[in-house]
Amino acid sequence: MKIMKHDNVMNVAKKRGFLWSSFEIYSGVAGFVDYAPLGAILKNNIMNKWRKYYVVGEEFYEIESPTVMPEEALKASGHVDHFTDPLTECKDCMDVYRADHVIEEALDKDVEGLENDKLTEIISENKIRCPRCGGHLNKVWSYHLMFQTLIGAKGKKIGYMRPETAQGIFIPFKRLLRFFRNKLPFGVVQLGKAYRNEISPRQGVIRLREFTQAEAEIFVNPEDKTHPHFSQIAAEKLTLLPASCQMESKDPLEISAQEALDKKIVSSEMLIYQLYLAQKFLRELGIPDEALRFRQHLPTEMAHYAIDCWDVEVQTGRYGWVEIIGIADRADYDLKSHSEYSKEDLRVFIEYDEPKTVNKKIAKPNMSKFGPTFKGAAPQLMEALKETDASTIQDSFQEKGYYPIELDSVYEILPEHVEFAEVEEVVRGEKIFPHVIEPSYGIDRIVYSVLLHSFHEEKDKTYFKLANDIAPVQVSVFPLINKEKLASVAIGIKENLRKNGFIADYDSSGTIGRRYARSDEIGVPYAITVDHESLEDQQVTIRNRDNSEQVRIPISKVENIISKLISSKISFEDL
RNA sequence: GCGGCUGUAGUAUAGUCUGGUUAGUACUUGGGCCUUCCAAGCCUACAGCCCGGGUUCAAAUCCCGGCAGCCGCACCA
Repeated sequence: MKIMKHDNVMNVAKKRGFLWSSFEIYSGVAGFVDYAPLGAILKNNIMNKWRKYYVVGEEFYEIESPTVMPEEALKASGHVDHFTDPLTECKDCMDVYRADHVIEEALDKDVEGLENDKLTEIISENKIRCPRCGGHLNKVWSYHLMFQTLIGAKGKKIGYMRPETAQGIFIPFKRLLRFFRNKLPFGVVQLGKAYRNEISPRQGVIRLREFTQAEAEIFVNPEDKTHPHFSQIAAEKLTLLPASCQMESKDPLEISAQEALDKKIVSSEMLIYQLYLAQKFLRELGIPDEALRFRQHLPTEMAHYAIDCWDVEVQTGRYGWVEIIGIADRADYDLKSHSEYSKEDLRVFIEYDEPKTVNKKIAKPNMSKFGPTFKGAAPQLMEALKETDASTIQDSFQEKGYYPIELDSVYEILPEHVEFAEVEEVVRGEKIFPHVIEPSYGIDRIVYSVLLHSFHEEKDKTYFKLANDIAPVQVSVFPLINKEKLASVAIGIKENLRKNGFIADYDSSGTIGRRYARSDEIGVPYAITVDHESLEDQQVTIRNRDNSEQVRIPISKVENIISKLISSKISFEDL
């Protein structure tokens, strides 16, 4: 039954202007969609609700970085080298295979991550042939999942369309850290397009080549992954499917946040809190709890740098359980890597609660000998001595009788040049790479899930039961019949609502029943109808989409009541 | 990327096998009539053979290629 639902949902979505496939008059291109007029509002409403959660609620800040990125940045993140699939083609039957998979199958050997040349070598050395026809396999080449482009008029600088928004947050980390006044934890979000040149995207809006992400990067002290509001959510229930359950094919656990933490199912408070937040968000978007679960990545599928990773999955009928949000503890992988490549120090100074005093042996230059011997090089050599552990210098004296320091040339430090001393040093803290907790939302998949799960079919009407705060059109205004006197009153009400910032639609065509049906179909939560009595008593009816109930309210209060209903300050039953 | 199936107004379809009048129907949509609350009725209008090439006097129809969709395989750090 649910499987048919997809087709009905997509039909209505297409017919009424939510989602269209792109470039349709040129036959279209797989992996791209247009957000049609209502879809664009719906998507924006969902993104703005997301902002309310993460920017307003969690006190994170949003940034916006370019979608085109220079090669160096993606080299550092590992995407240039690893965001590829090594492919090989059979010279006879032209079939294409993942080179590493062919080898693994033939030799039962893990070759993931090896260079293409190495893979080619293994194939020829072991005489691995096409699994289907036994033909010779071609040289291994990389299919790159990133869209490449050239930056600048001369086109010399290689650029790529970003494969995720996250990198745009890691790169200006130093400035962000200063913006947050050097204190952990802090969170930065980015909403925007990301690009992946999928080999063969075929699941509509589920797998796109250009898609929208909403990501938060939460930088935390690795020693402190607590969350200040954890106690408030400790009792909340979550549906968790940990790796262990998957391997033993067990059912998911219904478990409280506190329990999940106590049993070490989820690795930190901060991570669980993010799971909870995702659940609350999706719930408010109208996705029922029973269609929602958290699936932990199996050790084999987890990216090599992640400590713990959970996918939020939605039940879809047609595509089964689909990942719509990934919540990962990326540890310090990204910052460390950008630090290495850029030579910038992307660490944070963490001050100890109490300064520590440590006894340290140092090699102090004996200046009366040191200066005359090394002359101009002396200052640099002193600097080098300061950074070297005294015991390695002593060891070198024991072994060779001197300690070499390499600058422009090699200088030999002799025992007479230094004195060793025990000093007491006060250490106030240390520099560390923060860990990153990352909730990453696939907005397009969420839009699809929302449409799918809000779709209702009743007798002779179908409609999207969209939550008030995301419905693209908030209120419809109708004259009961299309007569000048009623119409002008209705148009007046519509104009007034528009002036107050509401998306209000006026419709006078066909019968009133048809107009209600049209309005329901696109999920408009409320309809205002002007009838003949309205002309006398200045009252109109307001109708609730979900149960067709109607209440009479004064025209003068329409704007106020719609406003309160849409913001959920009152419910329809309160009228 | 491979194999199978498919492609006719906004939607659902007839016609394709067996080439031949103006490509038919229903719903939807626009305009109008009627109408005092849930897709009623009547009149009227708009709108279609996925794209390119070939065969033929003549192609929605046959052939080839492309594109897109569905299913299976593969892919989805």
